[in-house]
Amino acid sequence: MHAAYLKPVEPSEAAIRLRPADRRFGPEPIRRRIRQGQPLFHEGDHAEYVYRIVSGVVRLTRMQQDGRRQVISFGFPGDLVGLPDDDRHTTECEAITACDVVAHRCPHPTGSDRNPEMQRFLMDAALQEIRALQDHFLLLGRRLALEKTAAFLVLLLDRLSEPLGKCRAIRMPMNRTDIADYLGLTPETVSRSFTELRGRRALALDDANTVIVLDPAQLSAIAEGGAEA
Amino acid sequence: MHAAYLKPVEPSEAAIRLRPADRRFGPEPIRRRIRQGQPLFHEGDHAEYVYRIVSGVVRLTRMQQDGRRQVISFGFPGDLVGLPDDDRHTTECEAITACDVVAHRCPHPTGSDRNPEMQRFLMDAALQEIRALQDHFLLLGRRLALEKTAAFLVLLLDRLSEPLGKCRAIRMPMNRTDIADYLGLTPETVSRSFTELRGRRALALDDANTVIVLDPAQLSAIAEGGAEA
DNA sequence: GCGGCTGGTTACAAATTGATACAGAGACGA
DNA sequence: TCGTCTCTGTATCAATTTGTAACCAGCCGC
Repeated sequence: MHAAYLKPVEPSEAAIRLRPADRRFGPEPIRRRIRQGQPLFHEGDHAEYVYRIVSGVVRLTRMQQDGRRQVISFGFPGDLVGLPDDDRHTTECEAITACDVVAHRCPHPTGSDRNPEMQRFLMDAALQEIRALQDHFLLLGRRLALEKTAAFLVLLLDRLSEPLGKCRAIRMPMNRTDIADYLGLTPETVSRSFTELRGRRALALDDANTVIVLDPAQLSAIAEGGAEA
Repeated sequence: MHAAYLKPVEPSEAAIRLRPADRRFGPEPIRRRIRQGQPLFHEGDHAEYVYRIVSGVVRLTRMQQDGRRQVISFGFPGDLVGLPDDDRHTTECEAITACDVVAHRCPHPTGSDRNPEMQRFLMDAALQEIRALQDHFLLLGRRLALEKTAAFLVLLLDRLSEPLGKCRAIRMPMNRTDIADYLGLTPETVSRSFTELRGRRALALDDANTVIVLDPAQLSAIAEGGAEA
């Protein structure tokens, strides 16, 4: 099978443009293009900017002392990443595709800078972030690897899918190890889960990174605990 | 063994008092006493207040459609709980001990209310909450049940322990099911992990809810991946 | 005191996941 | 075009966790 019939994952048409909300406060938002594999910031860095993802996908991770890695979240277009705590970034952040971002200077979000628009903007983003992290807990807390994987795909279906004939297709920019570290599994188990979902005709794999969702209802059912069926 | 030698878990001496930060903004903080087992709010409730825990412990949970429950976090004295998203609470919140709380009216934290002190206060709390949730991910992502359990106890040691002779003791207000739903395990596995930690002389169980930490260094080592030793 | 109820612990079997090894596909540069 | 490298998929085996059930202790009401 080939991916030739699918649109490219790079949203090349999505011009780099400021959202209305990005114009409202200063000093001056800075557009940046990040190449694939390049870091936006590191854990512990002084937090000079927060970033809105315009196009592309970033990966937010925390490292353990023993070398294990936890993927905290993925940043998709529209997301704001890099909210600091105590003026420092709390995660690593790396572009897993080429990205266009808008960098907003972030002068002490809890400090004396009294730009109400900026405050409201950051607060809004923080509260949404909290809810998103809580949602991620429901993912990690699921029992079976198959349920976690299905729930992850339901998430991607919402954020990152494109129509393809009567179905929807997901071009996944993250590799199996990223998914495993996001779900608390090993890459092998993720691979097994994809194979199982393909066997159940819930999806097809056009290539390793291209999921065609054949039966979204079944996928949701598995994600919500009906894996034994 | 008996718990007679330990101080009571209810901090009866800790008078209900406003923290300095609680005085700075209005309209008027309201002191409330919550009885054990009573809810502070439910998921989806209109978020009228945020609550600072003065004494006692609350449990924040999200329910799944299939009836499974995820414990998102526990609220200990000093914590602020109830930050809304889109003006609604995003979790259930229940007092697992009797609690004293200070309720702050929370008029549209992202809205037009322009109380800078309140804004800063909420922003600070939100950023700390994000970091705490990220820390929880590292807990859930750990491989072994023994590591998760040890890491959980290290957390409690920091937030909820009292001196007891040369050691420290933890009076745990949550039951095994709460811990299991927090760590993504079953209650049986949590119980087995406690037994294993007792067998390694890392801790003693004065009763089921009273942990005496005998070897905090070993506990930390297990929590950080040295479970096989 | 008795019986039921709840929560915790333990034992054993079953299921799931992790570890290890290896083969195949694709990307990349020489 | 050929190696080499990385990533993915698969198989096998070992380790861990879960499910199930039983048992125990404490608590409460009768």
